[in-house]
Amino acid sequence: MTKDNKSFYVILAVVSLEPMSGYDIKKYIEGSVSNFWNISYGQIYPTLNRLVEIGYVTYDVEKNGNRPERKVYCITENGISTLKEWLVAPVEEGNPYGSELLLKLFFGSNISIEDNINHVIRFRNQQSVYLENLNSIRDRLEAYKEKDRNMEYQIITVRQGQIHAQSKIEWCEETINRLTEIKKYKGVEK
Amino acid sequence: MTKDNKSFYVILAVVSLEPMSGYDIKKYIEGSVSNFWNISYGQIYPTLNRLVEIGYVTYDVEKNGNRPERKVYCITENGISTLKEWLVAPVEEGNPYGSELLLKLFFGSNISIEDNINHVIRFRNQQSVYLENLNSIRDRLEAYKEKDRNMEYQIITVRQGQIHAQSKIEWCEETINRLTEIKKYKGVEK
DNA sequence: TACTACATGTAAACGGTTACATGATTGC
DNA sequence: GCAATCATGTAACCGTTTACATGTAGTA
Repeated sequence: MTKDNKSFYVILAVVSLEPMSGYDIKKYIEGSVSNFWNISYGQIYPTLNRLVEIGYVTYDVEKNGNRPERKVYCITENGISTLKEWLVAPVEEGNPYGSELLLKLFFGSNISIEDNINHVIRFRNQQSVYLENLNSIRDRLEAYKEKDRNMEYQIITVRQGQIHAQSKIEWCEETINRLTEIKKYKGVEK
Repeated sequence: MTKDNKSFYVILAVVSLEPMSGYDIKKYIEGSVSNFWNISYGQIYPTLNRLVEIGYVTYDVEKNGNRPERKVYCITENGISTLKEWLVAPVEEGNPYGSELLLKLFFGSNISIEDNINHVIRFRNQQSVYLENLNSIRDRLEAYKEKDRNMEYQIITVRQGQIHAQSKIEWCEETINRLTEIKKYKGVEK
């Protein structure tokens, strides 16, 4: 509930795709965003109850003869607007791995392409600053290397950060291009 | 205590560098591994107490006149051997970000270069399998793209995974070279 | 026969952060 | 005078995982 509980919004976003049970939500997440996000039943079921309480989702009980009952959850208007609010809200800084950005992009078709592009631009800028920081750290370590051989182990981890940040920036550029392409296409379509 | 509590081992590893207080440990972590690992006092102080109980560290109270007292912790023989055991133990799979590997490498000078190289080789192999998996997922999505335009958002997140995995593999290659270089140098030295 | 898939849920434990309490010293 | 640094610690809370409980249906 605490404003930046990602699992809360992920569940809401998955249910928004189509009415689903808790079991289905787990399956869906495993087959889509599990690359950068995961969830357990211990989170799903209590969260669904909370979502019902707040009025972001409703549910119908589906009785399938002698097979177990399913509670099929469906997002409400209220739920949709809350989801969109979260999707457009800027990604909190200091999320190095960027999983929040990826989650928002995965469900990006719910908001405008511009909003998605802005997320990526912001992230790229953060990464640039971060990379420059690592560059200077590396230079410093490299200078000390002659005095202390064990510095190599430190350099290894800093190099990981550099390569990592560089690859993220590359991905950002590609993604921005990809999204602006869609924007052009959508423009022609209408 | 639960065998794979990383913070527990990080604190132990930092204290192994030189006798330090809880406050120093925090400072040290902020200035070194904070790139991929962080910690709060709420973890440090209780963990230090536990480390004393188990006998992995001891401490002396340092009185500096009217400045606050410092508890300076020092690793024991028992602590050192436990730390080394952790450092050589293979990194648990399914750690996508690889922070455990980075931690072990950062403190890699405590164990043999071969052990460090093996960690990296194992990680690289895991990443290769993972990358091939993502490649086939992407091919599948790309095929569906013509039918469903929103597939682009899914492709974006998969692309991130691909680029990410590729960069990790590159870093692994570089790191393996770096470490084998040190190995050669050490060989000549002796 | 045994395992997997379907299906919902809870309780305990764990790892971690945040906020609080306390108080001296140093530098702007 | 105020903020930052030094220094230790606790309690509450949060998000998450794991283990458990319960039971049916289909498949190897």
